[in-house]
Amino acid sequence: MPRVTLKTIAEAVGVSRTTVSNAFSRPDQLNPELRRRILEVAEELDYAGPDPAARTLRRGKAGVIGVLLTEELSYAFTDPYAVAFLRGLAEIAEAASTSLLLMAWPDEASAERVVREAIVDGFVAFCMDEGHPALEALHQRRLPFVIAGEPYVKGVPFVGIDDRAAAKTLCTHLLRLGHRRLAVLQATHPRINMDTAHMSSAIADRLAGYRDAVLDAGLSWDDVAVRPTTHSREGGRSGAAQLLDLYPRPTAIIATTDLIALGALQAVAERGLTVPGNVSIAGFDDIPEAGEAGLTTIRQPKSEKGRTVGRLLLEETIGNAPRILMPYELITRSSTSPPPGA
Amino acid sequence: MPRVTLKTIAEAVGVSRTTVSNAFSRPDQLNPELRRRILEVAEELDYAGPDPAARTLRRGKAGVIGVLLTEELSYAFTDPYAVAFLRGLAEIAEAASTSLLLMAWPDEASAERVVREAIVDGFVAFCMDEGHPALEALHQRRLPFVIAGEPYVKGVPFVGIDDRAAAKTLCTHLLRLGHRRLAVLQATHPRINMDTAHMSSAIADRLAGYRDAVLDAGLSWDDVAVRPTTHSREGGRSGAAQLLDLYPRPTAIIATTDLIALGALQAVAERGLTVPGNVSIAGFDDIPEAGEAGLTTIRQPKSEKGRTVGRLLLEETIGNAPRILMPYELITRSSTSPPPGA
DNA sequence: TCGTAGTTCTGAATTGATTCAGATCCAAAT
DNA sequence: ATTTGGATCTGAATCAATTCAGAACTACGA
Repeated sequence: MPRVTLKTIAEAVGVSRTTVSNAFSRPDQLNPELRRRILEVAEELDYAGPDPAARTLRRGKAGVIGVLLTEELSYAFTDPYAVAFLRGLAEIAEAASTSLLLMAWPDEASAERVVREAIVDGFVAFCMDEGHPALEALHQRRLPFVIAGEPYVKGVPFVGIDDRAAAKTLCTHLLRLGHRRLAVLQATHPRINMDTAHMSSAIADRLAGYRDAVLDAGLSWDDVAVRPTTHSREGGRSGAAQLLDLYPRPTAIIATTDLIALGALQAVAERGLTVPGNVSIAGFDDIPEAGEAGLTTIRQPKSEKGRTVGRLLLEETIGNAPRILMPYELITRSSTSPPPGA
Repeated sequence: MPRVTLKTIAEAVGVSRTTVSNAFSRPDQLNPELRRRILEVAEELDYAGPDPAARTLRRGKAGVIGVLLTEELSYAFTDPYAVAFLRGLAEIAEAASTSLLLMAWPDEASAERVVREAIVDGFVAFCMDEGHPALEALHQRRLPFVIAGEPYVKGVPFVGIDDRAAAKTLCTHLLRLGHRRLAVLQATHPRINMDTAHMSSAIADRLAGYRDAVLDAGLSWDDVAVRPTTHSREGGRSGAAQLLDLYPRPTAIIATTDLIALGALQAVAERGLTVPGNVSIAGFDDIPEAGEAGLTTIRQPKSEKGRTVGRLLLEETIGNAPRILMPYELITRSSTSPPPGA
């Protein structure tokens, strides 16, 4: 049996399609009594209501913002940084009665298709890898879109922080405390079926910031041990374990993200060493767990970032493609102190 | 200037609309050389690709699952229980190249509209309040949908646990330890513009389970102090503070959720008392923080719940409307012990 | 009684694609 | 020389609504 549509009902009641449409979408345009009858018949016929796809086609507005995330969708609910960002975005979207479409693809090859088929009014790309095929597809859609965090693409509205300057601030803090033997734990994006680990642009910026500080202090960057590691607590743990085995042992370990720093804290504890007594540890992002762990870190306004992106997208004033840099802040907690013997 | 569509391109190239459509959606249906030319012209004309709304209208499939959440959308990224559930759902959706539409409405009145306008193939309602207008609208859409957690509505596929039996297990554990003076912290859903606090059906079930255990032990439910509190850490803290002031002081406090129990732990610490020395505390859900806090609780398979819901929705085998009850497990940690002096 | 205004309803055009049954054309097989 | 088959392309119908100009009717004051 064919689907029940406006037409079916119009015929059953003996009115025009227009009138039935009005009964649902513009109640003030018809006699209340007639409207009642139409709704009644619709109910009897098990009508599911005006088809949203057809409506959107005609109206040209979806009331939805598409959200693209790195690799796995479940990441949206795993990484505390992503969670905070999305919370901020959700607040703004909700107030505008706009839903969030969290987009998912099983592999890079499908990303394009998913982007092409999304029924949305705009997109936000959150911490996508530079050069991801989805970004190219995004351009093709010619809808408003904002890149959050990374990568910075010329001409595309961007919301983030000055990672490089922030990283320099953090590293300078350690140098001022007197540390001279530094080590860095650097997050990598492990790509499937690729044996080279990929560094994201934000991470690259942070690394550059650490370097800036080291050079400014008149030290050599070559003396700083940089260890790549997967972006996870466990990655930080094993990476830090190796750094702690160096001789002479570094007096401070700076991670490119809090998640990794938390793993490093664990590694230190497992060695029977203490933080900051034997070694100072610093992270980046200030996720909630960082506070509990007493981690010195750079705080960036995660939820506020999400809110800013939401406003940008909803106000449609992004024609001028601004690059918005949010404020950051050095948060010093108990995981850093002057080096032992200083 | 009018929008660029398939027609515009068809005319520019001098072929039919069908052929242009095929160039995008069925590359094998036309000469590669012609396809190349069409794509080239499309690029020149700044064509944004086949309109997804039009495509969906014609095809009848959206590739999206709609997710309805209680009250605030940001809740999805706040409550660890919700986060875990959504992670599981996301895993399954992703594998099927299906996106998740997190639906948001500024107030209850808009909920209906948002549900009616969502372009999706199915819905999942996560821990919605019983009788929420969105649920009614959901029925009207006549799309597959699954209710997760609560409320249980006859005839609608359901995935959850047997809250009542689980609660009984938990309470029985405390009674076996020897506790006789119990108190309960009960979560409420505060409704806007309503002075009566609303109890969700899952919470009601848990409460009933506690009562079952108490009665089975030959005790009187009237002797158990039940304190309603908002569903938050802070609510648990202030609620517990009051229970601790009772004389004689309860030897065990059972909360209806972990979040509240965590607040209770804090209240005990603020009083200068110890857990479980002076008072035992138990929660419900086993959110990650519960493990860290050493909280005795009921573990329910949060992510697995999400996965089950996802499979149900994607396999479309939900015609028979099953009620799926997942396994739960009593997790005893350091927050419970025999009462003082036992 | 006529003009005007307001309410209620309709018809046809429009939104942007996909689908499917055929029309063409060319080469290979009979 | 005719048939067959495949590849390539087209026209018209279809998907399910919304929109807008205008028709029909009623009511009201002049």
